[in-house]
Amino acid sequence: MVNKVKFERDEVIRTAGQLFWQKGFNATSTRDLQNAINMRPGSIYAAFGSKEGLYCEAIKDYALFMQNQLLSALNEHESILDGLTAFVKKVLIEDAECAPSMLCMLVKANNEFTEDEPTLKLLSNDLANQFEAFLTTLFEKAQHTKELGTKLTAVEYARYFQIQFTGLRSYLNRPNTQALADALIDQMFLSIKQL
Amino acid sequence: MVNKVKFERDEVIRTAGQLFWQKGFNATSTRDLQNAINMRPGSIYAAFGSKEGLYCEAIKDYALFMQNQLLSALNEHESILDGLTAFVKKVLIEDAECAPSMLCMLVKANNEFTEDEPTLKLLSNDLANQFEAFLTTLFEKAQHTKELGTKLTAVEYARYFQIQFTGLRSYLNRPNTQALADALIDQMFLSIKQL
DNA sequence: TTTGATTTTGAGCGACCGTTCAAGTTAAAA
DNA sequence: TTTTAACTTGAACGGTCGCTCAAAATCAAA
Repeated sequence: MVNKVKFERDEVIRTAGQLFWQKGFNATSTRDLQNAINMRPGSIYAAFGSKEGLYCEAIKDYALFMQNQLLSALNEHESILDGLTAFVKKVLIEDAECAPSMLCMLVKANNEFTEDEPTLKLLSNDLANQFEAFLTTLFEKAQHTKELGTKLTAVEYARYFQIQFTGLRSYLNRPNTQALADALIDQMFLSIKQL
Repeated sequence: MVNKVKFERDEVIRTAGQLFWQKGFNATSTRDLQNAINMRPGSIYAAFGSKEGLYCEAIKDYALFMQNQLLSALNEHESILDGLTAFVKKVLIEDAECAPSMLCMLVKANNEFTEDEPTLKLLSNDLANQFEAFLTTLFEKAQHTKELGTKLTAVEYARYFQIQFTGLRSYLNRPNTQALADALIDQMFLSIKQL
């Protein structure tokens, strides 16, 4: 090798991801990206192939980041439900102050893409399904440790959690709702426990 | 007046609305609209001023249509909660077969628009708040008739309903989830009643 | 110090965007 | 039948889009 790349790949992906997360895929222009990540078209296309390629890396990075957030919240709590609660509060209260959107980037992706963008539609769906599968194993564990009843199957709990979480984030995306976050999260877990 | 317009305004707004609902505002081009509503640019701009103007009419029409759907479901049931259940099933099961998206058009709008489109952001938010206000009066009535307890205030019930409804629609937007709709709706109202 | 593969730069391509407007068409009024 | 204001048409404008590529810059190896 006679010349090394001058940019930090992970950092570029994260910065681009923030922009994509905020504005959506279609509303983010390649000029926006050029400014945000301080790279010229040639370099971007050499490194990522296309705007779509960069977006794919960014959304995969987002999913990985979320999973790590959840894992570290679980590590800090004995109880799985406590860990999940801490995770939700971290994402919706602490991180929310500087996050580009209250909405989950995967959900935003699923909302934006139609059959016109089959690759991105498939990818965002895959990542959401992976997250659901991970949640399912969590609720299985919670049922084994008797934290949670067996009225619902683990996958049903996982579905219910996602519905609540997504609905809540969508509501908190409205202006002047941030003050309600804490109480609504408690209400969410109350309703999960007493299902 | 020496010459009348040749298009049916309401029908044009509804058709355009279906396209906007499906693809979002930014991803719907004026050429898409021209084809869908069979009008040439000059006529569209004479009638609606701009793409944004047509979108405003379309989203207001959507909100009105939803309110009418809810009102007619309420008329067909003694109980308010039964009426709400029928409304949700109508929207998520019956209408879903030919609707352009599982998601609420207002929610999609709120998700898409940033500070770059302040007019549309404000409008979609206004319409969502109006719907919340209407829901609140419904839950007040339900509390007066003892259908519902007073553990939560009416506006808290309205918020919870919207969170559930939005979260559910987002989940049902994923592929191969339609079969789950009926059970998840029952679960939703169960959790509202036992809050 | 020279070489040369690799990376970066940025002008610019063709396509499509939202929108305009002069010209053509229409039909009620004169 | 002629007039004329309202409506429709569609070519085309300036701007932005995603993306390309020839030229310049870079730096490890020779």
